[in-house]
Amino acid sequence: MELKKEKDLELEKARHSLAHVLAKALVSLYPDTKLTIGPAIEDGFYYDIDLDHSITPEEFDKIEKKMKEIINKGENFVKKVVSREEALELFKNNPYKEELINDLPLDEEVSIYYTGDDFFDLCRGPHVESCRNLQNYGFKIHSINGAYWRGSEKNKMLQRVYCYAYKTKKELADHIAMLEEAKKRDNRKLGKELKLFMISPEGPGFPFYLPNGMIVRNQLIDYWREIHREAGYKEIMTPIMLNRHLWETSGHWDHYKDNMYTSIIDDDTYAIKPMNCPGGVLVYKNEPHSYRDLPLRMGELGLVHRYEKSGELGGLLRVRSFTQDDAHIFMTPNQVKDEIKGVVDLIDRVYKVFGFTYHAELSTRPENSMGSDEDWELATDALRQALDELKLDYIVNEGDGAFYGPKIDFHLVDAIGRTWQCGTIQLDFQLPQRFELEYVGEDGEKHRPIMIHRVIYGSLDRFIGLLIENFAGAFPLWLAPEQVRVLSLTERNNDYAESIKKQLFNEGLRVESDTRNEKIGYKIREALSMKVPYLIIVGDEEEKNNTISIRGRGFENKSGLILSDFIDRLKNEIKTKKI
RNA sequence: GCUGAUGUGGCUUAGCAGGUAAAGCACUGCCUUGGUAAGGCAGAGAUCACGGGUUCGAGUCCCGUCAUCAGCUCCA
Repeated sequence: MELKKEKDLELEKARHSLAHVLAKALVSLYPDTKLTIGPAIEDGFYYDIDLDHSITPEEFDKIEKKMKEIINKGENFVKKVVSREEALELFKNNPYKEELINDLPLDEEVSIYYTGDDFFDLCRGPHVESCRNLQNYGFKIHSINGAYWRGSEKNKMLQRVYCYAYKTKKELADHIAMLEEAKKRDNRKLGKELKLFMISPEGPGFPFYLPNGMIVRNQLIDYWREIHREAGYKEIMTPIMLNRHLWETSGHWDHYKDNMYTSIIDDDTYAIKPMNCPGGVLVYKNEPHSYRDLPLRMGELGLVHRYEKSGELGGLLRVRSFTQDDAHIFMTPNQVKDEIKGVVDLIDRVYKVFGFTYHAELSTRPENSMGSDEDWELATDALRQALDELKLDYIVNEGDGAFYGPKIDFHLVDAIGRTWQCGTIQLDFQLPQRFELEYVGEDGEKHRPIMIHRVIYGSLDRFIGLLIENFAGAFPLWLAPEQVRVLSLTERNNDYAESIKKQLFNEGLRVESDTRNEKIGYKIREALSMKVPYLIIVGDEEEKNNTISIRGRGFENKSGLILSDFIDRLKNEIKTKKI
């Protein structure tokens, strides 16, 4: 079902009214301020202004104080409908407002809102009645950033003042506390602390995987291979560089050559692959196909490189080289819907294993796209039908599809609530045409297959980044880099500790021992801060009775356990991928 | 790429009227052999991101470069 976002209208109205209060404060403090727009957003509101003076965070207090002054005056918000000409006259010194007025549909009334006699702003409303209605609200200016006028990098960059706003001061405090808490799970911070990955200035956006991160990554890959084998996929690997001719044929050269890394070999230009699909297509073309081969599902863990602008990089969530858990499915037209459903189902299953909640988005035909209207309509309908038949909720992004076809994206949320595209299913009528792919049908004639591009994790790198944040670094046992640590109480118990480690190791568990000359509290502290799921603690007592004591997440101490029982328990927990 | 901020030993940070670097953790050694989140002592470790400039003197001021962070733009 197509979703429309639900809104708390009262809160939104108040936030927008507070944006006017902010505007009034800014104009009174900085008379040269040119106001543009100031909408309510997820956690408050912002106002974009054009002002030569760069506002600094030190000035936030002053602005907030001014806002409080304005609110405490208790002035009313008063609407006044004006003619287009009057409006243009009122805002004749503000080219932004003039542009907005001129862009209003001719049949729409133009209105301004007064806040007191000395301030008005172009606005369709609605607003709260009076500033008195805002007195209980908690708000806090939290950042000042650049933002392009009307969201286009061709336009002037304005200053955007961001402000949190909630119905009560308590709700505001809670929100701020939540963000503070969220910072602790940041993939960059935990990646460093838990020694999962690093990014070096020698390669901005090109992540290095450290031994711990490599274990998580390989576990994800093992799981991926297992479920894809079950779902009837074959796995291939295609070259990291291919010549320019290929990228011209695929259309990527035209659309993305500025974002591709190239090199010259024997006088021919080669590009490092930014996508795996042309490689997959060449594999398909390597031999003739019968309708009996279809659907043909070919997976590839493909390392791709894309030039992302420097300001767009961030931890593992936005990088310049990443591994897509890609697959291309070649099929007949009447297999399309089932294949899409199969993939959606696979994504849903996988995300549940990690305890992720997600939302889906359907993106339709963009402006600079290839292909006929009929193909696009057909492809978009197929995706929509699959979503509807699976009763999955989704939002629609008009014009947001890939240049070769519409897509369904699956988005996950990071620690501070930003959403990231991970899984995606893209229908493609273009590549099969451009590469003249064929199969022989039941009728003995040649037909053109339809192609799906799809990823489940999206990029392993981004997915790992989100996993780190989702679990706050405390991975479930099957993913944990170190699953068990054996701690000896005194040096007398070191041999016993080592023998236990050996037995766990021989059972295939990832186990380490800590036999250093340190107090047990110290060793425990260190193991817990590294988020090791299970600790085994052995002293004279355990050694005498040939038992172990354990400590894990959610419980402090269980003693007198038999090692083999514990091993069974661990194996079961790993097998079921318990979270 | 754009706007703004930041950049001090492995990590987290202090030092900001400019006078040649401070602490905790981690590390090494010694003492301690201790039952569930930090035992004690000692030691080693930094050309203060890089390159210029101002100054008798720069981690501290100015300019440039690089990187990081937030947001914008972009994301096949």
